[in-house]
Amino acid sequence: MQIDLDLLYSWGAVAKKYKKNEIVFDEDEAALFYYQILDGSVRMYNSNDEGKEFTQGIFCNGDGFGEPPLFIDETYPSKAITIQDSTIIKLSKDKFLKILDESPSVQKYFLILLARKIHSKSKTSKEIINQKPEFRIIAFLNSFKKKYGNTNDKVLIPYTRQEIANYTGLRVETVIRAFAKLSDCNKVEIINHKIYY
Amino acid sequence: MQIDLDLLYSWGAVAKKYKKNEIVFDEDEAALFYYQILDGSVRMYNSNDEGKEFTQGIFCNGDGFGEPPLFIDETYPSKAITIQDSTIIKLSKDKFLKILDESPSVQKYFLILLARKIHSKSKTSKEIINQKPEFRIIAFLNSFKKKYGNTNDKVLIPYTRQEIANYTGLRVETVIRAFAKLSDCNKVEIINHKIYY
DNA sequence: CGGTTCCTTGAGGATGATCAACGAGGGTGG
DNA sequence: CCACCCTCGTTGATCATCCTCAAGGAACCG
Repeated sequence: MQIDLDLLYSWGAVAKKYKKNEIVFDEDEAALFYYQILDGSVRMYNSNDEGKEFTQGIFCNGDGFGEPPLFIDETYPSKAITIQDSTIIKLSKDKFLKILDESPSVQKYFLILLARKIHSKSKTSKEIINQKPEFRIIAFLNSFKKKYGNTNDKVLIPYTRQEIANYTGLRVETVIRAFAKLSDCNKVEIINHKIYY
Repeated sequence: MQIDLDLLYSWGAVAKKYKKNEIVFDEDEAALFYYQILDGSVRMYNSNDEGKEFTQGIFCNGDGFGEPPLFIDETYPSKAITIQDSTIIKLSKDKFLKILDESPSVQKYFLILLARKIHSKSKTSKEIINQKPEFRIIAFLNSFKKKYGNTNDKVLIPYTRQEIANYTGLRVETVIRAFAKLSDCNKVEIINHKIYY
């Protein structure tokens, strides 16, 4: 689900290439563009002075990201960087808002999109506050599975332990020890250091 | 900001009275109605088996709540109860969605509303993960102040320490000790057990 | 083969949670 | 008016857990 590419281009959107680890926008920056990924992936996250990070979201092919501030004249609450070489379509804020005004179906689409994001953020906060590390990790794994085809088979989790730590607000070592426990009680399978869930 | 009352009534919305501590909807329940508070207040929260709670949001006069699941056919991620005697307007899901379809301005209003909620949830997650108890509490105080008239004067915080604990995912004792520290370094003022910020 | 990056383990420390107890204030009914 | 019982705030001691730090091993890639 995304805004139709032809529609974007017809409004003057341009595709820009980014190298891996390039900053797309920074925390507290004013929101000036709508971004949609043509190819590659982007991580939105916060970090504090001690270098601890929290990943707000990971976005891939076809996903738009960083839209909420466009609607409310707020700055970005987090920073966005590419985690691979990527191609991202940019459209200026006013044109983006114009598309919305002119197309009820696009507007409705964004309503649904935002509703979905709130729902998942609500679930995340709930898990984070309440639970032990293992629960947080399981919650992360579930959200991953939900997003990328919910098969009943075990799937390979394509994240490093550090990345999972950043996503869950834990430390690498804690994540590792939690996976050891989860593996003991057969909640996940670990084969050759690779995680299957 | 809210949906116009006459509009709601003209579509067949009804006002229902709730006693304090009555459940409006429960976690994992299907979302069937749009709710808007005429008078009173409502808390949305999660609790786990150990009785630990996390407050997703507090809503007052004029606020609507529990909308996101209406757009995406999901169940409620949290439970909602009244924290005072309240009067709440209910409108069935399909009529609510119809209003949206027929009124672009209402639809746009909700887009902005959802964007604002995402923004505040992003900020909340960020604070929660990263920071020490004092930071979480300050973040809570800030969000309170932002919502209710951002004066430069110190204002009385109308929450009990337990409520603040539930909101921040901490324990009462931790909240109390954190306030002691905050008071020491003049971040808040505590007069006769009442908190001013 | 050498250099990254990632994974793993252990020991020790910091901190928030837990438990237990008590105080202060407000409301209620006898 | 007083005794009682709420709820809320407070404190200290102890515990459990995650973080930190340090070190080394495994996998991968040019």
